[in-house]
Amino acid sequence: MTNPADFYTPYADRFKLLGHPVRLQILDDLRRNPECVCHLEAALRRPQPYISQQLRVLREAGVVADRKDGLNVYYHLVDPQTATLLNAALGPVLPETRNLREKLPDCTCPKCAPPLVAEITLVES
Amino acid sequence: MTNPADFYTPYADRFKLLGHPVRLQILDDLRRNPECVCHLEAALRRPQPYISQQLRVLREAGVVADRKDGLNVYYHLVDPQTATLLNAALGPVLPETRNLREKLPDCTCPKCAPPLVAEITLVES
DNA sequence: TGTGCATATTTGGCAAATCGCATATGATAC
DNA sequence: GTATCATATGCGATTTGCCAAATATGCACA
Repeated sequence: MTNPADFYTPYADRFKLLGHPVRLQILDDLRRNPECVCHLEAALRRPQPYISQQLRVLREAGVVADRKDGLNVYYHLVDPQTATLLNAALGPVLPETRNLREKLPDCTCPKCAPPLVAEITLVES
Repeated sequence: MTNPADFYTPYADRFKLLGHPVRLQILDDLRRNPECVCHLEAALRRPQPYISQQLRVLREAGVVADRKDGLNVYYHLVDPQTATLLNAALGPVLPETRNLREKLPDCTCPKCAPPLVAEITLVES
């Protein structure tokens, strides 16, 4: 006999996924813009393996997906139901923050780092 | 120095609260109608101490409140933000199920039990 | 004052989540 | 090939959550 609460388990699982401050912040970032791991690492100030672990949890739950671009891996939000919950909890994304990629000094990805310019220092020979 | 994710902790805590099938079902019941513990016990088919424990978690989080009425204790939803999340996840309450108290055969509270009528059986003496 | 009823709390064992750290993978540049 | 860079995975220790069972509280009524 199936348990009456089984109906609620998938919903509870999604809530549980959001019930973690780091994952929640990652999702709040990703709903504005796809981001690479190094960007999240810099924004959250957590070690890279830890970010990667949480991204795996989100990926295996089908909430985010990744796309390689050169050396970097960009994650983006794919689950509309999760976006709905984020809107309900955190409010809708402010239009002026959507697709706005802030430059993080600790992020080295090509979309963050300013293009390199030659820097020549003259010294006495 | 405060952690950047601290901003998200209160939101994550609320999600965590909903991230449990039994608590979620309790809240889904309570958003329709205040219910006594015995009613939830019968609806969820779980032992009474277990229901009471989950109610305590919800109560201490400020999501539900209780009101005594005679021998029974009725719980009701008090947090509008939680109601918003329930709507976003489970959909709005169908109007025809609001304030509809189903009679549960295992619930003995006065609002559930049909009023007693005399039942007289004649037997041969 | 005792007895019964509805609900609450405590305790404890076990499973799962969390998170730090070491290391592996896989692609690119040299 | 080797080195390097971004990211992923594995492992272990600690913490937290879950749930069952026993017991406690508190109130109403006789």
